[in-house]
Amino acid sequence: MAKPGARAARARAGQDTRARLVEAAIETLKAEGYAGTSARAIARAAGLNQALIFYYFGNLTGLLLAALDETSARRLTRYREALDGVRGPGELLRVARELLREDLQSGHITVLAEMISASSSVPELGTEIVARIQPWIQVAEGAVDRVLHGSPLQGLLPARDVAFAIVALYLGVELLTHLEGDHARAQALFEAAARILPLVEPFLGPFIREEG
Amino acid sequence: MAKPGARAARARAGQDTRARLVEAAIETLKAEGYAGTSARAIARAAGLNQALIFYYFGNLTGLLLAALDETSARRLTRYREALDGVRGPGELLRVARELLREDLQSGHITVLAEMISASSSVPELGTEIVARIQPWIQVAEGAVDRVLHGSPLQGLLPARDVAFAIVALYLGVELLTHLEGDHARAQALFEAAARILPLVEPFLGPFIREEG
DNA sequence: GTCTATACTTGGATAGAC
DNA sequence: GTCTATCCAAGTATAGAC
Repeated sequence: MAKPGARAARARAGQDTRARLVEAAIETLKAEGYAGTSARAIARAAGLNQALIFYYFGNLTGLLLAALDETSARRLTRYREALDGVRGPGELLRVARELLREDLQSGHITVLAEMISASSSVPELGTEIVARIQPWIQVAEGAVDRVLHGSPLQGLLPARDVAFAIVALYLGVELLTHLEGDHARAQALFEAAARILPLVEPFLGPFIREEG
Repeated sequence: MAKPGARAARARAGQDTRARLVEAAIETLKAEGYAGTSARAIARAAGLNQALIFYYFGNLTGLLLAALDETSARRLTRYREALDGVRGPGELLRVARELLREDLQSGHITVLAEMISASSSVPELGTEIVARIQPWIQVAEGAVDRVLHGSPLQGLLPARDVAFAIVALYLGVELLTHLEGDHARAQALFEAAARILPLVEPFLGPFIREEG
């Protein structure tokens, strides 16, 4: 036990390096897409040596999955917190709009979309990505469940299917928005939804008119 | 003009080779995704030499865009034909369901989705892909327009925004379906939509009850 | 734990024979 | 018009010094 704390210091440095690599991987995925996210590109963004990726994560795929886990966990926390306080369909719409706006701006869905489409080419990625999508469908399902609860639509619209559709829609909107570079189109969708909400409200649950 | 037709024969052979490369590129994109679609992989699928890709298309991107054009043109024809005969929302739903089923099975949207997500990494691809998406949004817009025409929703729901959402949804469903390998989930969406259609019909246009 | 150096592989693209 | 052979760049991954 001479030099107490030296081992701990090294461990701390290791954790820090690890985190910097994950962060750099996230940023590179956002900026360059999957094909542009090479070990070299990530190391450059992190200001670290390329070999460290293999030291910490075994291979590039390991780091990429860790990056997806990290950004996914952050966003899931934010989603759960924001959706928890929702008290009706109108508010749900406003919250969902704000969340998507954040995602498009921060690039979170970009990371997800890039990994999903990459899994077409990298077989080993498939099951890993599938597992990482499930929590997202569940979060959406929970929100849908709350708004549909007690409404005449409840029996007609399985929350699980609607949740699947919502996640799919978010993914597609991200792909197209990123491509066209026009964030306004996504926002226009929410404006349209807000305009028809009054017509749909009679079919919705006990939350009706909660917001005057 | 000795050996009449020899030049024409060569030209025919050239056209044939060109077409075989395009077809092989489409198949490889479907089966292997963008990252797996190398010049060598395409040539192998076509049973042709790798150098021919550069002879006919200049570079790999050229061939990939030609492949997207080809499969897109085929599907657009099919979409226009199928949507042309649609006489109401119920029928639209059935036709849209059948079209999506075909797309998922044939892999057409796969090609589109792969090219879209690849354009994140390949800057030169961006504007080319944007241009190739527009006809799809227009086809969707036309169909939406026809169903909304004369209905109270017409002023509330801009057809252009709804069309954008539909294309985004199709893209997202393709990504998730391809990932999870479960075609039934997409079909369940249409079943849910069909169940709530009676509730929505009063808000729709002059097509109401055409299939009573 | 981090670096340099390098082995090995794959892939885009071209030259030149046929 | 099609092929073989090859060049070159970029990427993953590892060995070994520090």
